[in-house]
Amino acid sequence: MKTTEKITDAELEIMKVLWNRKSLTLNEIVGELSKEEPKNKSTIKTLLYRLIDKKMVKSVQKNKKENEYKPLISEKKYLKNANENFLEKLYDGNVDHMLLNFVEDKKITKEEIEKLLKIIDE
Amino acid sequence: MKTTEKITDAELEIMKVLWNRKSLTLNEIVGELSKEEPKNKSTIKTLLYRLIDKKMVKSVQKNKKENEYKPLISEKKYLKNANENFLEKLYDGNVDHMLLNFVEDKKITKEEIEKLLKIIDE
DNA sequence: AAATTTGGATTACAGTTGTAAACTATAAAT
DNA sequence: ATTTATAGTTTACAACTGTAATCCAAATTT
Repeated sequence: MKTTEKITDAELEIMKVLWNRKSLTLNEIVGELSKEEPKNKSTIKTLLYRLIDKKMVKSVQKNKKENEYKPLISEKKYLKNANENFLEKLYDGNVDHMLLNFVEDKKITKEEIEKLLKIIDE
Repeated sequence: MKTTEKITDAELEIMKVLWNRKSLTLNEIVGELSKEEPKNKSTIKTLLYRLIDKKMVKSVQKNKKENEYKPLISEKKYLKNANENFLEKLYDGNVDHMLLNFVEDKKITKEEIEKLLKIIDE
């Protein structure tokens, strides 16, 4: 089961805006990411290039001056992989153990679980 | 909420054996870690030293020749922190979203949820 | 047409991480 | 007492990461 190529934390922030909006120019990405605190455009360029190298993002000419960047991997697929890695690394793949910890830390409440049960019985 | 100092993947493997056995000498650690595939003792030494630097492990003289290494942070506390980081980084802290993904990926089944409900009603 | 701006592309650089060798002092063996 | 082995400690080094500057070529402005 080939592991999806690793995305670093900083790169992930880029992917998140691409997943949200499907396709964006550099400036749009910078704009999105700078909503909280302004981000350096040069840094974002680098991250974008690294994602392109990793085949996570593709770059398509949009107009004379700008390219558009599009995610090549879906958020779902990425999350699936990340979930598995997390579970394996911290809980040796034991979901029960993981859930129990979340419940103990009050991250998961009874209400949440019941809600989940309902959804499963869809 | 000061974040617990970061433990890297390789360091985590060391912590895991310490958490399991409470206190071990270098050779015992190497032994534990080498059950699957042999590990380089020198590498393990480095990781141990880094953990000591980070105040995650302390070193106590055991006998004339050897020290004993003990975890300074509990597994529970580490996991709590790691859970929070994971949740925040990938799901913006939204547990429901996370759970739903695990369910979709068949990582969590209905049985598991019902088991969990029982435990909560302890 | 020349100057300026700007996105795309490359290069830089320090800190972290995985991996391991080198060095040192002392316990154990001879 | 001398040699040898080894735990403890320090140093090394390349790949990866976060951050950003520099370079280049084309579009836009003057």
